Amino acid sequence: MATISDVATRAGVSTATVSRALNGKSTVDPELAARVLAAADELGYRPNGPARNLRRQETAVLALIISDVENPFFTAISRGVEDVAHEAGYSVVLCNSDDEPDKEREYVDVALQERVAGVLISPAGAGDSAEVLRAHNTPVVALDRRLEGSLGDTVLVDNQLAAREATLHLRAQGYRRIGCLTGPSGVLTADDRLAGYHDGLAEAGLTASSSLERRSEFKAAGAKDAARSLLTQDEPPDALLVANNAMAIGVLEMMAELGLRAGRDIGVVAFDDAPWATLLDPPLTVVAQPAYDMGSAGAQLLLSRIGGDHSEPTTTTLSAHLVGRGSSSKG
Amino acid sequence: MATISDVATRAGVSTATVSRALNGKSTVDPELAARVLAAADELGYRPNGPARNLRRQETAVLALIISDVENPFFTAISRGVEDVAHEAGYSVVLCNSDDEPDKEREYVDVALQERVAGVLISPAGAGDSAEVLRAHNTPVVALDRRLEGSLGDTVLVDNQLAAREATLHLRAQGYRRIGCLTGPSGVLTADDRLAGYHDGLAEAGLTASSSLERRSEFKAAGAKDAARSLLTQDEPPDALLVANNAMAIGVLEMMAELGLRAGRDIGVVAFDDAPWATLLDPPLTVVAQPAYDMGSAGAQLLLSRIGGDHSEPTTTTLSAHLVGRGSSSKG
DNA sequence: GTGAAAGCGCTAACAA
DNA sequence: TTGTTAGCGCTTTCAC
Repeated sequence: MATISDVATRAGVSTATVSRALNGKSTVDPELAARVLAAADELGYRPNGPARNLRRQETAVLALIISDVENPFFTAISRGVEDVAHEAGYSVVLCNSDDEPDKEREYVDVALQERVAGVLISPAGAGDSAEVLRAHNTPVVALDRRLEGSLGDTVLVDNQLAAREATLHLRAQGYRRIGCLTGPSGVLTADDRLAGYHDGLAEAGLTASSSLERRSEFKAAGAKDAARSLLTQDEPPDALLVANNAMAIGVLEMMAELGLRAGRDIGVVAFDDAPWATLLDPPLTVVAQPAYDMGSAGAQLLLSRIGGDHSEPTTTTLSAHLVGRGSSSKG
Repeated sequence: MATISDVATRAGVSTATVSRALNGKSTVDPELAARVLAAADELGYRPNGPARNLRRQETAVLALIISDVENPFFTAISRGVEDVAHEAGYSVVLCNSDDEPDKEREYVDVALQERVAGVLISPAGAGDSAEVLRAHNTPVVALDRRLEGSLGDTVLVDNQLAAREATLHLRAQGYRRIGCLTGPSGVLTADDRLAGYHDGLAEAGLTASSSLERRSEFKAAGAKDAARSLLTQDEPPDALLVANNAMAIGVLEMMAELGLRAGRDIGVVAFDDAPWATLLDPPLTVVAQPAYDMGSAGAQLLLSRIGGDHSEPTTTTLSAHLVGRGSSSKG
């Protein structure tokens, strides 16, 4: 592949001039610049990225470490990140941690090796993997979940408030034994949603009971089992707050198996909106999260850190909103 | 950040020995190796990726250029790619072309600059952007769609066969005016599915009619409009073959608006399975595509090209299978 | 405005 | 087995 000196030779100038002409840094004689451009074009020249990165001691690459590309919530985040990054001339490397701390560490190592300019991460469970990034002066932004310590900017959704609101909504719709199915203990979003549910119960004058609460992975399969145990007990709940979209699928599957209809038999509200939510009968009431905005806000914060902003780490809290549909209405 | 010579100094050896000890290439005295490892650990040393890549003239990175991370079909592909790549020690950079040739070119340029080891691409419309890759000796594998010319290995699904099968299935279920809603003209998958639909009609002894066919983007919004025009004409179809998942959402939305029930009023089969397909009433009959397998097969092919396999480009055709559910049954 | 030359951090001959 | 050294391709002083 053609190098900068091939271009220089062909244009009859020095490599320095080629570099200057191609990067538009310093001013170059228009005629020479034209010759350089022509030569580069004829040779199909592409600057060697690794060489440039080595010399410049920086790369225009961000790493985005999420738990699962197949989760629409995270793909929406990644869109937000990518749009902002792309706009600023940065590329984004997407990494799936599968919520496993080991895999997360591995990707953090890769990010460090490749000297990415910054990292956006939705940390898996007990993750101190961000510390090593900070130790090497790589800016980090946490998305959706908090980092241990306050090592970088954080962008969160106010899950607790949203869960409280959803619970009150169910109460207002006439449900009285409201249950909750949330994610694994120790995962911030799961715990916050449960806490908000408790807030809502208290405010509605309902008493919490562990028999109305279950935890499972943020996946359909686990949620289905949990829903069975919840719904087949002696005094089952008459409504359910479900902590994510995939879990909602498991819950609805189980309800179908048990012959229970959403809304009429069991009120249902789930986190995360989805294009198919309106196709269900009845349509699914959801808590819509601003996933795209989380991504774009996080990317913006990261870019400004990369740009040299050394002020105190910030926490941005975005709010989710309830979208009422038939699954939370008895009528 | 610590460099290889920091490690060398600390361990009291040369940089060459550090390199050898860390890469396990040549054999190093165990005692020295231990000293090197210790020194590297103490300094938190991470090899400088760009420097290594520059020196080695190669990177362990693949680029995957798809049209949309938010499309579950492509995320499944990306999982397949990533699992295989990761296993082999490669990283994957995901790029969204949004099916725009310009954006696709841009990413191809980036891939070239960064000297990625190879590229997997699901080419947008009329894409010659792969040619430039071949011109620079970067291996390319086409996924889901064919490349102009035969520039690299190709992994496809037999869409035509699958569409034919789906059409015959609808006929067997008693539908007689079967319509088809496919993607943009010029997109291989869209055209193949339409062709397969024609095959099926012919085989079932039904006559094709342009009044039963529509095209739109592979998105819900366009499909919804197309469905309206299809279903509100004088002699509307009594069944519909829909060319992808997102479009199916648009179609089902329109059917709901028109008060049409899937199965009983209009038989529906859509490409791409989805976890929510079984939650619909009636559940959606789909053509399930082996997306994960496409990704993993493509990655395997690419890796073997990177490894120096210069044999003739191959075409791998995977088959999709029909999953019959209630939306294609009158009962 | 332009060129010569140094050097980013690493690996791979080549010597010892 | 180990060290010395050259050089990957680029950008950036520093002279001119």
